[in-house]
Amino acid sequence: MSQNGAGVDLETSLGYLLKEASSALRAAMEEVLRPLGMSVTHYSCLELLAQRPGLSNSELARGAFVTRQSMNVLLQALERDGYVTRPAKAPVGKALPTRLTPSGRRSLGAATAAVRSVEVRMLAGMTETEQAGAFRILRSMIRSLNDGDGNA
Amino acid sequence: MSQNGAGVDLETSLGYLLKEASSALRAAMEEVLRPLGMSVTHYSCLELLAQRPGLSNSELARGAFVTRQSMNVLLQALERDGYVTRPAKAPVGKALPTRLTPSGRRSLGAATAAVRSVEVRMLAGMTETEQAGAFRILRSMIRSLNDGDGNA
DNA sequence: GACGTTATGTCAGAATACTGACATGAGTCA
DNA sequence: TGACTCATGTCAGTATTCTGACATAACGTC
Repeated sequence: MSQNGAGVDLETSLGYLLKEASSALRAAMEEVLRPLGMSVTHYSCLELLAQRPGLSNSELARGAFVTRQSMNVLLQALERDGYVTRPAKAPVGKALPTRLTPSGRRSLGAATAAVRSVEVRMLAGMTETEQAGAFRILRSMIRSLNDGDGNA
Repeated sequence: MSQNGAGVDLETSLGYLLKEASSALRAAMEEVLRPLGMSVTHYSCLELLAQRPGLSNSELARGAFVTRQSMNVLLQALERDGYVTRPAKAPVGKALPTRLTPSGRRSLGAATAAVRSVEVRMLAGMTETEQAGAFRILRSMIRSLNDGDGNA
């Protein structure tokens, strides 16, 4: 394997490895969330609302790394099923602050436990120091990537 | 921010950070690949074929982290447009070994340069030691996640 | 006040990826 | 040989996400 050095070399590419890790994490999360009838984006939305009540659709979209159009589709379903509430009229601007209902909070409970177990499993065998290093390194990557985004 | 310790705590969650980094990388890749009329999966497929000629549809799917059904749709388009070739009959089993055409190789050239620049940008400000650490940590995460996949 | 910029919510359509299902070929084992 | 398991390619339908576009509200500058 890896008999030429012409390309990006998938065996040693940190980008490829990052994608692989993210893919494995997503698969593991989907596996534990499926029995609860919940997708990863679905869970992310609820978790965001639990930690930061009153987030708008656009803010939730940014937090869950999807477009605001996609998040809007999800929010409409969650609202219809009684997991979240949004005021009919914006208190300021156009942003509609969203909040969990008791039903939404209850639904989130089991999901949070399941997801936490996945995260614990992911960090198994890593020391505190290594986890801190991982945190710093990922932050560095994110910052470097976002720096040269659309501007100079 | 982070006013309760009940949830996963997005501010300190390595899982969330991993998703954020992967999302940033994907966005950056899409940005540079779009002018070339190529998606990330599209590029991944071509790059895989360049480094490991003769990969089957299912193998390409695993390498690009999509289902074999999704990869098949892509492969049919790539074959129709003359970027890859597949034998009409499988030399052994059902697997059809896929290969890049000169046109496919040419198309990949510019994309590889663009993607490499993104990866270089991502690693900017990281020492060799840090990159090696990142590699080891990501590998550890992947292994831990895949260990308890479907079995015990 | 008038204007331009930015951010937001929303609608519509297209692209992409997924799940489910089926038939086929190879390998294993009795 | 026959039955079983597994991996593969493929078809069909569904679900999810995206891009493009529009109207509206807040902010800044003139």
